[in-house]
Amino acid sequence: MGRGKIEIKRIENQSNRQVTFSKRKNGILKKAKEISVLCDAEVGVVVFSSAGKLYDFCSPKTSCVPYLLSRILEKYQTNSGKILWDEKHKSLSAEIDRIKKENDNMQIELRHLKGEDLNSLQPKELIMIEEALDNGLTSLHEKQMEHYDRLVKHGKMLEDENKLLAFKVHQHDIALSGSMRDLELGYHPDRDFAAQMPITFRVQPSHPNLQEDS
Amino acid sequence: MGRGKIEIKRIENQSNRQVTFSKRKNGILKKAKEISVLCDAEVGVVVFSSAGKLYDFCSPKTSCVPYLLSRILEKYQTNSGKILWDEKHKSLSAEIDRIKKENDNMQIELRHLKGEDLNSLQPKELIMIEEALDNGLTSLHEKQMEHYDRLVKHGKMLEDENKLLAFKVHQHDIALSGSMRDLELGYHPDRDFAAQMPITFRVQPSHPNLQEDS
DNA sequence: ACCTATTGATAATT
DNA sequence: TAATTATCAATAGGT
Repeated sequence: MGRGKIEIKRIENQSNRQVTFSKRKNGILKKAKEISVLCDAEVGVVVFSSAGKLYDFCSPKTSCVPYLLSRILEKYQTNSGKILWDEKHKSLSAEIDRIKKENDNMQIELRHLKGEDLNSLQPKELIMIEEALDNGLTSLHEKQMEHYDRLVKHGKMLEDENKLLAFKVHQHDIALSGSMRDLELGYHPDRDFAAQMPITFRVQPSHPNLQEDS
Repeated sequence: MGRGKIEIKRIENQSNRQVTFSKRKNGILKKAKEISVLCDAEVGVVVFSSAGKLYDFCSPKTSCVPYLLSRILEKYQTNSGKILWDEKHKSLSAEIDRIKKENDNMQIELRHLKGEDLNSLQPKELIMIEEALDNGLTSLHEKQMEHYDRLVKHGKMLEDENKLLAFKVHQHDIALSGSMRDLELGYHPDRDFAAQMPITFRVQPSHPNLQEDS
């Protein structure tokens, strides 16, 4: 179908080959579309240029796809399709093994730190674990100390605030009774306010910024 | 290209449709084969008749098959086909996730036992860790005590054995000098062997069955 | 299935 | 590259 008949064998001229590929590729894709419409058929076409570019066509209906797939997989079982799948499967399995091993090691370490399964260990290994435990306890105690200090500080502040509030209540009581006395005797209560307040009451009422919410 | 032009739309006549499908299907497969030969291209074609029969072509280099499949699956976005393919490594991925999570938890626990990352913990949690560490240390110290006892016992046995050997060497010396005297004076050395041996030397030389090889 | 008129595809050329 | 066109290939409809 052209200016001359051609033999079906590889076109050696690179340029001609490229042109022919482009034309025939379009032709196939067009025909695939046509048959899918005319005959209500499921068609899939994939064409790779020698440069590696992909062109494809797929008919829009999906009903037969699973069957199509199983057939294709069956047919090309021995080839790259299966191999690709196997590779993925293999890499996943390898990762599982790796993580499981990591897991086991950590589990052993954990049990050792908890004082379990010590029978198989050498005295030197026991000493190393002891050191780890000692270090852990040291850090832990530091942290507990911080918590303790913070609680104590917080408690002190609350105490101070309590005292201040108690003092204010006290003052209020005095003011009240003073007013009552004033009503009776004409006495003015504000004359020596500061002198009545103990030094420990002279703090700012404030709340420490605690990090905890428990 | 026939006795008359036809419109590209579904052929309603079942028989005509079947005939056209057969003809065009052969045409497409032929063209696919031709382009693969002429242009050295990778081509995959799958055609499903409305009766569900599959016809396909794939160029001899089959590396395109996985792409073909994935492209088809991608386009169809249908469940069944893709699920079949994915199901297996979905379960693998799930297992990986599960183990990774387990891993993370253990890692956190380990770090806590080693006194790291304690800032986020509450005082009560710190106390629980402290208890775990204390328990660990207790078990560890018991085990170390066992080792110590065994070493001491072993040392004692070695000492005893040493004494026995030393005594024997001593005896040997005496016997030697005795023999020499006998040569001179006719004296017999074996007359009171047991009386010369201190009570502490009368032990069985033996080696404890130590488990260690260090 | 086969036949063949006719259309469609495309190889060579521009 | 893209368009043209002469030629061959595919195939629609009839047998």
